[in-house]
Amino acid sequence: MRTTKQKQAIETVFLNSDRPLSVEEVTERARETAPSINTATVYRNLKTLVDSGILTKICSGQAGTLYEPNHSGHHHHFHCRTCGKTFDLPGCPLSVQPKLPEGFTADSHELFYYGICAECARVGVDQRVYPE
Amino acid sequence: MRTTKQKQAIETVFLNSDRPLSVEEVTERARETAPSINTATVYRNLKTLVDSGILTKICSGQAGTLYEPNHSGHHHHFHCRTCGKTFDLPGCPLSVQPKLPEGFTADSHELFYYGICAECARVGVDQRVYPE
DNA sequence: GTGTATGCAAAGCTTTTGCATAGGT
DNA sequence: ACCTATGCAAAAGCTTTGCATACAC
Repeated sequence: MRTTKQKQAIETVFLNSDRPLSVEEVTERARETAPSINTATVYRNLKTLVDSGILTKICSGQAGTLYEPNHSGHHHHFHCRTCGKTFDLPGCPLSVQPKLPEGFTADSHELFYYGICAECARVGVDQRVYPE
Repeated sequence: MRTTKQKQAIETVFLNSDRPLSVEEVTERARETAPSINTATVYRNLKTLVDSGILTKICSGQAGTLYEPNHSGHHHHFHCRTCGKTFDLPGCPLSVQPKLPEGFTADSHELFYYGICAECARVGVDQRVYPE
């Protein structure tokens, strides 16, 4: 595995982010360091990083597909309907062994909250739907 | 809004299903009644039914995009990694007011469990990944 | 007869893949 | 010098849209 400017740019993007990012966000931010970086390269690197356990891919109906570092432990997410950003929530409100129908066994779960984040509530731009 | 064979076929599909269905499943089953039905028609009708509150669209990273009748009340879903089917789970293990960071307000949430369903556990086809 | 819903085909998006080559080792 | 990772372009899903026409009313 070779050290390229593109690969380093992508890793830096995640080091400098405190929330999960979309492919588009990753590409935009990576271009600040590696201006020529191509979408295909971003996808290829994200896939490699997920396969090697460095990143995790998360997905919800409203938040879409996002990537985040895998080191943060078990936690869940909050998607703001106003600014469209997704945030990490510390901890997990669920018991390890949920009540499931007879014979069903769960080994993992994914939980998304939807609502308004602190920043959007403060600014009061209720009418705004998604960034800028 | 006109009553067409295609529209009725789609509604019947959901009346006869006990679990959320993918667009592909809806199309296949609707063709049993309306053989000529087209994918575009399926999408258009699903959109209309969702907009009018009859269906709900759900989505997760592993289960993909699914539709189900909206009358079932608040509940969550279980996705079987072996057969690929998604099932309804009765009830909700979460409190209405979760602990969120200062200033955040949630109005809804979405929860997916992942694991093995009763049927797949019984049959023991652990190696199988997705139907048939 | 009028006008909406459908089928078909084309086009949008997002993501993946083939291939030549730039660049890391 | 070798060979991997990149850029570009094409292609492969999935979903939406334009347009002529079938068909519900």
